[in-house]
Amino acid sequence: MSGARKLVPEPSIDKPTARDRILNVASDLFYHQGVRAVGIDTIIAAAGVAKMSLYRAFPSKDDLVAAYLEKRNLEFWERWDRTIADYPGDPRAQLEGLLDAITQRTLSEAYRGCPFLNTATEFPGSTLPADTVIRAHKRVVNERLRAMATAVGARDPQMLADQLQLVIDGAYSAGQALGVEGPAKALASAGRALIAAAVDA
Amino acid sequence: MSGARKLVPEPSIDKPTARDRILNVASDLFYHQGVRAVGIDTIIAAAGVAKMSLYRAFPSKDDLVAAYLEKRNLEFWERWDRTIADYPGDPRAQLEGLLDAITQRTLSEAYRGCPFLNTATEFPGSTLPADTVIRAHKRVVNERLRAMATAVGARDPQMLADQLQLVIDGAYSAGQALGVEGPAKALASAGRALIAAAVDA
DNA sequence: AATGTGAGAGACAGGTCTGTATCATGTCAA
DNA sequence: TTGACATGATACAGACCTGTCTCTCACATT
Repeated sequence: MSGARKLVPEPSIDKPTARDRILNVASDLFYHQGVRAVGIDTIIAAAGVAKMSLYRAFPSKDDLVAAYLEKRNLEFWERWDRTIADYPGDPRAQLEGLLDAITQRTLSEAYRGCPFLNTATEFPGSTLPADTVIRAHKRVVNERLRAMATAVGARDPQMLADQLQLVIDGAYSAGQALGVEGPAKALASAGRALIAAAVDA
Repeated sequence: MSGARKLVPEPSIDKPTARDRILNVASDLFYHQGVRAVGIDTIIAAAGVAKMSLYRAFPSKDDLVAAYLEKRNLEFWERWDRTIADYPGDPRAQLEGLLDAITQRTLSEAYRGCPFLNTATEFPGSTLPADTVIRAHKRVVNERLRAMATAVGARDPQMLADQLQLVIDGAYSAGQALGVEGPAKALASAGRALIAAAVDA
């Protein structure tokens, strides 16, 4: 089995490998300053890493961007699952809990918007590896929302899912561009009103 | 009065000046490909203009970007006013007409999102001249929405304005990133549900 | 001790970007 | 005709970007 470690370097307990440091630093910088604004040199300097270490781990910057988004995707679903785990067996409370958690996040200091929407904005109409990650992420969000909309008894679960995704994406954008002053704080009330309208008679 | 033409070159009926061609081309390219993705050389080539003509009209690219957003801002309010003029004296129909018009726009082929949010995303946390235009635009949208929310008799006009701005910005983002398949098509129904919840007993 | 490997340091190539400087041209008016 | 003015064409400077190449070192396993 020792050979397997060479083929697939799994997350080890040892001190973080160069690849991990690069990805962590890139995730921070890409998210807070934008992908186009952050160059390779900035990343390797912040990670304390040689340039060749980056290009050995990631064939190109595009691949590093895709890895960044995959990492963000994982973290997103960890937060999601942690939130709904707080309300077992109560789909409506789960939905509202998600809305509250997202609201809080979008109003926090360092919030810089949805990394997927942001990257899509930075590379419009592209066919980069990142694009696949972005579309897959948004599709799964829609599916999960639709499943929850069904669980709460919405008359038209697909429509409620679309509506909720709309206010959530709106909160992402508004939180980023306008901060606490902006309309992002209305996410929780808007979501609740949409759920109520879709469920109650 | 002939001296005034030299000081302030007003929009003339003559053949478009170099400045106009530059701004029109820049508006198209910046919007569809992104500000960072479009260089000065691309703009002057597409406008059929000398580089010095650009820098004579705009001190720097940052100023050109600000002018681009100011142009988009003007066009935005022209569309807005044209839409609400279709329903004189009926604020609720005006609001719903706006939602429908925006929906249609976000689902059109060439739609590439909100130019203000997009530019804010491309230059996070900046203090560029463009930033002033962006924040002013979103603030005025919120004010106009609040006035209309008051007119339709919302119990909490500020909250309804925030909620509507949220779904609108969400439709902008979703229309851009996901296209017709995405949730942007739910804008009209979401907006109507929010208005109804805010107005009706 | 020997060997293999992950990784740091730094130079370099080729391209693109913004912004400047210089010179030529075309047009309109006095 | 002469002069003013807007504009075109082009070269250039200096910075930055991605990606490659080479040399070196530290360490771990055998």
